[in-house]
Amino acid sequence: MEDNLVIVESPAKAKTIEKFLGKEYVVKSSFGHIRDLSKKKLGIDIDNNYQPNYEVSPDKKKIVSELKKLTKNAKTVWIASDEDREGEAIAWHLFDELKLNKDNTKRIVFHEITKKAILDSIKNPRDINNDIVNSQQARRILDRLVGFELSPILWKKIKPSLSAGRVQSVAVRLLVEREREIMSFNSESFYKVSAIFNVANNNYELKADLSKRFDTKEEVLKFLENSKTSKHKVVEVIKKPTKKSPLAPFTTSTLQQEASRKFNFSVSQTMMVAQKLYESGKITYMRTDSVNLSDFAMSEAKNVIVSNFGDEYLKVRKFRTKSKSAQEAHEAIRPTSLNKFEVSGSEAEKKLYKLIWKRTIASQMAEAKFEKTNINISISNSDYKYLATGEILKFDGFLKVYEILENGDVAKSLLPPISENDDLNVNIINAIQRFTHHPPRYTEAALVKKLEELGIGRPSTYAPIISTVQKRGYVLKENREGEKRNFNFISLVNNNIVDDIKTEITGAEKSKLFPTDIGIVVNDFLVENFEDIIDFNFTASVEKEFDEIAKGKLVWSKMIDKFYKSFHNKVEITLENSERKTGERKLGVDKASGKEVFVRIGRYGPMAQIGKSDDEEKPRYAKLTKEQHLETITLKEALDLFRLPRVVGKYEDKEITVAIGRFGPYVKHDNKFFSLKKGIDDPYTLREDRAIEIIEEKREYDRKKTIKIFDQDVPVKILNGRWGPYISYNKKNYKIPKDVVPESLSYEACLEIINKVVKPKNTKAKSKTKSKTTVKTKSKAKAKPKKKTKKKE
DNA sequence: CAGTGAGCGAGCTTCCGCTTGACTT
Repeated sequence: MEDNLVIVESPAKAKTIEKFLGKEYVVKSSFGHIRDLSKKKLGIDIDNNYQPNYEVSPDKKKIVSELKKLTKNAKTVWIASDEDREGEAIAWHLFDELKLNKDNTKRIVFHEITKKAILDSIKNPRDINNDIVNSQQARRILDRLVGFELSPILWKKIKPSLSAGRVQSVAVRLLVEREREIMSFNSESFYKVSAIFNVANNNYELKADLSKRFDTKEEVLKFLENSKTSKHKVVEVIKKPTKKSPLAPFTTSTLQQEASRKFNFSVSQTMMVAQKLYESGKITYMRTDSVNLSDFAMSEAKNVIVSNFGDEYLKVRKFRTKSKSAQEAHEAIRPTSLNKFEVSGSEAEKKLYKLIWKRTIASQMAEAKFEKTNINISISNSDYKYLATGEILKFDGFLKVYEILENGDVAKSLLPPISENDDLNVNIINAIQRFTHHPPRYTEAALVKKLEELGIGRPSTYAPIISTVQKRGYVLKENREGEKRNFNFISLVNNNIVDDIKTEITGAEKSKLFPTDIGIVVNDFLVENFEDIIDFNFTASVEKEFDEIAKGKLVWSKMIDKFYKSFHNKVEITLENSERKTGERKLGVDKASGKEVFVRIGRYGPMAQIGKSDDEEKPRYAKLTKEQHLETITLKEALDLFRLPRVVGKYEDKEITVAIGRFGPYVKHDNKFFSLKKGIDDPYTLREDRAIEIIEEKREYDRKKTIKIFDQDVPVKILNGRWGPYISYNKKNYKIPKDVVPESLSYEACLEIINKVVKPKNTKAKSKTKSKTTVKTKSKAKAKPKKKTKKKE
């Protein structure tokens, strides 16, 4: 019916474009890729020049048939998928799967969603570029080969259901190597000396740092002793102008980093909020590697800046991407209209929008100007110097809207008026013991930044990568409490040296990524056997070849063949020769039994073991706690694990034991479990009287919880729960209607409530599924009218 | 919901990149 059908990737994009184009255009979206290699099988015919076998993805069947219908009636089909490798492939898959005609199919591209850009693109259609399509096929096939050949090796050699891949395995490697660096890091202490002076004949104070850091306390004491008689004088005051420039507009990764730093958002949280803003038309597309702003956005920014802050705040800038892997199919992330200073929506949406608005506006603003002052202070009887620095803001420029928050970028104090040759009197000198710090653990956003620098992963995959490595059990996002540490604080006050010890908290971590034992063992295995794939530069080097393919200078199947021959060879050798890898480590000998103690990964995770499995006597096993690790656990700690379960006494003629289970430490009595109070009870020292107390507390709680029990074959219980009274029957829970007094219910009345719920709701009344598996059986999905808004026409 | 860890073998798991859905309590 309609003359023109335009196909884009995203439905939100389709909606806006439809507004720009006239009535004779219908704009639909493909929802990304419509086909992929077979999900279960390899999907690649190795012996037939690596011919890929594509299938329409199950969740895309509907949209594909809808598009098929529409293309039949359209005079011209415009394929407007993104202008990057994946977009070109999507165009070709559409062309192929929809069985389109070359004569009336046109490929168009645009980098910004503006009326001008789209009309221009319609005027300049082209053909699908097969070289680029082939480069995408090579990328896809290589990733499938690597993933589907490496993962099964792990199932055999380490543990079932594990996975490996070009991207995720490097992400894990980064974390493992950083963790090792941290483990082997030896913290050293040094002393930082600073002094507070009184400016002679004046009331000003001046704080300055000594140019020298001392390694030992002896040096500090000697210096302070010396300082008792020294004279201090200003020898130099240097003033110089400095400036700071705004950062480029947001890309996916910089948005994730900044939202993490400023709001503590996880990367997936950032993406979910951004998606909302995008879908409601408030920001441009949020998965991008481009820092480019459209002409429209730049002129809008100009107007906003000039009319709100004045001409002197404007500085038009074009940013260029630094990362080589960028494909720049979209704009930077920016508000669709910079005239909108804030938006409605959830708190998170408001916050993130404001951040994007500020960053975009700031990028078109003048740099901030400062005057920096350095003051050098000499010491009469020493070659060392004191140095004081200060910074005065002369012109705020972009800082008017965008605060940069960097580590250690504490607001520098204003310096008092001071001139050269001024004499200074020492008020106090402090020497504080400090410690060198290990390199930091990665946050989610920091890992994304690192991956981007390495050219690994794409804006659309940063968040999924983080969740995959956690789902596989390679990585844990955790907080760690810090430890107390003493440090030396030595002062010279009133010509007296005061030597003091203070304490501080160190090593606290918040929302950091830690590799697990499994992650470490898998990584070591891959590094040992597949160094070249796990290499930080592997992606970069294959990307070069993909580029060659895209330029038509290299045949994709040849490239794959060269890679696969040597890779597959290594796969076979590894399957054949390498040992099962369990991260086994011998810790020593158990004095009590004389048997060897070691740790390894077992079927259920990391564990400790006393004695070999081929010994006559069965070995004893114990699970490591969450805080313990194969690489760092000591013999003593491992042996401690075997002190449980422990019999602590008797109560009501039944034994009381204490142990640690899957959900933490517990007391067991008469086959019932009672959790220990976190932070109060210790399973290793818990005594009989306290154990009984815990049992009684739980019983009291249960008494309050239970309203009534009908003791039938299948007991019916009326209980008090978090959401009020309910009926528990056959492991399922049923709500009691509000107008019913629970105490008054009879057995029959309960059954009535139960049956009422079961009947109309059918089988899916109450299944306590924890994981959201997206297995969809189409067969009986017709029940509900699940049409979306189909209100146009 | 909490204890387990030998081996036999069925049948399962897995990659990266594009996109947005839809269950309740």
